[in-house]
Amino acid sequence: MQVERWIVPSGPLRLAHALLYLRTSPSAVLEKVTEDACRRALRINERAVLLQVRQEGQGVRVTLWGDALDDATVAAAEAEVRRIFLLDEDPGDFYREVPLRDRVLGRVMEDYLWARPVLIADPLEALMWAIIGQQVNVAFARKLKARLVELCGSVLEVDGERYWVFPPAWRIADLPEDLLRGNQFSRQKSRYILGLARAVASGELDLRALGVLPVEDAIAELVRFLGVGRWTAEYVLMRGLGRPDVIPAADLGLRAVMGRHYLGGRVATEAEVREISAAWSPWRAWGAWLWWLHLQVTRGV
DNA sequence: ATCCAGGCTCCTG
DNA sequence: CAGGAGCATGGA
Repeated sequence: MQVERWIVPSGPLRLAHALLYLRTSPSAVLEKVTEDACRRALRINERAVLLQVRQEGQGVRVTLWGDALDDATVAAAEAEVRRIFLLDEDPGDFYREVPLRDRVLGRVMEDYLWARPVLIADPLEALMWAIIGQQVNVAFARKLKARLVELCGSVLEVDGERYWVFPPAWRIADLPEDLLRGNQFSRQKSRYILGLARAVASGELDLRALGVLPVEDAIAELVRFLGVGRWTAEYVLMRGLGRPDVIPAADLGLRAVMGRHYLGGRVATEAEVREISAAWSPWRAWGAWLWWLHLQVTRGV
């Protein structure tokens, strides 16, 4: 069964930049991105749904595939697309104001005009990715993420194509630690992943609830859990929950790319990233995302 | 080989 | 409470 929906976003839209980000992002393991569209499967209302987004004119054409797509599921899927691609945010103010405050970022923004950050589709997925990505190179992190999905995720098949669905927390929590260890997860990563998956599955950690807390409170809540430091908390708030004014300032990629552009080549410190990014408020996550996009596209040049 | 990677915890002084 | 060692596993 296939259903189509049409979404009119707030403000100007340039979905191509989001697709470019997804094509080059190490975290985008489950997305299948073509020239002008992106597909991925998502669990919505307890069932697997394949979503495709494509820009048509100034709107987004959403196509859904799945069994028994009732109205509620279709509506929920549409809401997910709006959330993931920030379609209810108007990028206008960001692109008008920030270049006046930061000419360096302003120049980069010209290359990606009207780009909106793309979220990692599932907040749990963002958390798991952040843990997996700690202190390992992103190529390897990508491998680990794919393996986690293959160990306990499910597959949705549409027109002969297979799409992985990211597992719910309880499925991750049920993984034997030895299985993770045997799949190149370090002992500490295995423990962090299992501990966090259990916390989410039991309700002790409610990720979506962090979306409405004051940022510092949300960070404080997250770092209570073993394996979650400030970088991870900020990363999850930004990439998983779409908080617009958080920046993982300790991020090595950010420190490197910002050091190149603001500091003559040396790697910026976390404090320097915080100082520079203060000018982007209240859109610090947007600025960070653009630098990541630029970093990915230029592959570090 | 050697260095380092989209950090975190724990232990010093 | 700032700083650093130790960590665990692959890539380049």
